[in-house]
Amino acid sequence: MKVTKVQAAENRQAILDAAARLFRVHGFGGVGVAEITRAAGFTHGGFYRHFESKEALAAEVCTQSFARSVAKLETRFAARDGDPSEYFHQYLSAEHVVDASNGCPMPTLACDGAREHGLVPAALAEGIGLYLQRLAQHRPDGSVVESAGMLDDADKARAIVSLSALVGGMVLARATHEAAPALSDEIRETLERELQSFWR
Amino acid sequence: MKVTKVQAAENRQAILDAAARLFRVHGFGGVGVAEITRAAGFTHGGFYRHFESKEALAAEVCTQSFARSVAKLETRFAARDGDPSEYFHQYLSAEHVVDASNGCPMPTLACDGAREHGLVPAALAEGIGLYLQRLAQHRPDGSVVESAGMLDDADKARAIVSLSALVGGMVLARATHEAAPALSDEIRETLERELQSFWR
DNA sequence: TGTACATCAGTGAACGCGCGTTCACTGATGTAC
DNA sequence: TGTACATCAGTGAACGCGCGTTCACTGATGTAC
Repeated sequence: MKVTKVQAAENRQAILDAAARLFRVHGFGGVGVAEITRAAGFTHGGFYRHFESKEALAAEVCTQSFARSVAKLETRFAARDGDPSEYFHQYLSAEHVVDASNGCPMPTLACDGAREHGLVPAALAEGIGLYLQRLAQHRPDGSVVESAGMLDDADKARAIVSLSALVGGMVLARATHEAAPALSDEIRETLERELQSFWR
Repeated sequence: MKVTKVQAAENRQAILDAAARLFRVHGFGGVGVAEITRAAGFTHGGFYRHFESKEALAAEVCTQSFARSVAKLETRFAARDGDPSEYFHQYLSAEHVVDASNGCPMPTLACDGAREHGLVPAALAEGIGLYLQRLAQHRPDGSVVESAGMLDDADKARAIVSLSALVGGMVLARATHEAAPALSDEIRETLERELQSFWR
């Protein structure tokens, strides 16, 4: 049962979307090709008409996830006219701790991907570089640096420190969420407050 | 072939040590019971004389790893009379990026464990709470707060921000190490510099 | 535009493999006498 | 202290299961005429 080219492209994207969700929640190794294709509404046999391997899928998921994540970053800075408060608030929300399925790819995919070799870390490095650059372009005064070439050391340092704290904070808040929810909340709330004042 | 009680205890610890190494490098799901026992010098059949399940082993690995990690933290602060510079330098070293096998459990075990339920996140929450508390007891002036009850909000906030940045920085530095080593180094070096000045 | 046929997205069975766990067995240890 | 025996750490085969990947097949799509 062949399918129109448009439909096939939509189905391929459905597999990518299902994988993006499942990989974040269960890790690359924690979910199989069969489960992914089933979640997308298909059987596993057709998977290899769309992707060369599970690894190739994982790499493409990383690329797409970072592209969306960067778009989200821009939306949230734009929501407060360049002020980072909405960005920090959303990133460090209780919802983001509980539901990784549509969250930042760094505390999930990048953690797993740090152990991989080949396509996945290549996609991650690209994504992380882009994300850091875009974050660096937002200055505490609300202005946006036009091009990456105009970034100074303080911009880059601010982005690295902020993103590291957000990613690490999310890892720690998630790891403590089940057994020590009060600590998990304290980590989130403290980080939001401290990052706000760091950006003054 | 039974073995002396002392020998059996040593063998059990050898399994824990091998698992601590392998789980950090490959993740909980990325290494099997057979590989762990083989690395410890045994066959897999005897594993269940020492541990109730792979999950129970993982939880005990987490507990031991955090205990050792806290000890390391104290040693490094002590190395510079309470100054954090040696601690930051070691944590953010190129060696720590390349070799996770004996490194901090948070960018490895806590990342994996955030997806688990039961014994593992319980052990992680305990370990993270202890680690944060001990870190908070070290003040920028080099003094050490005697008891956890005497910590003020600034101490707790400093520990949360610093640890989050270290953990997130290690995740990002590892994820970019293979495909973008210059970015990986920039993340490490920037964070070390910024954390030093944050502790002034 | 209508027809004949090649293409190929999707199906479902099958492959070899490694997983966590169980179990009958071995033989040195530790203990009861 | 010496002996007989129960204990149990460690072995290696076996279990059912799910993994990533392959493949013959189906039948609607897209194309050549």
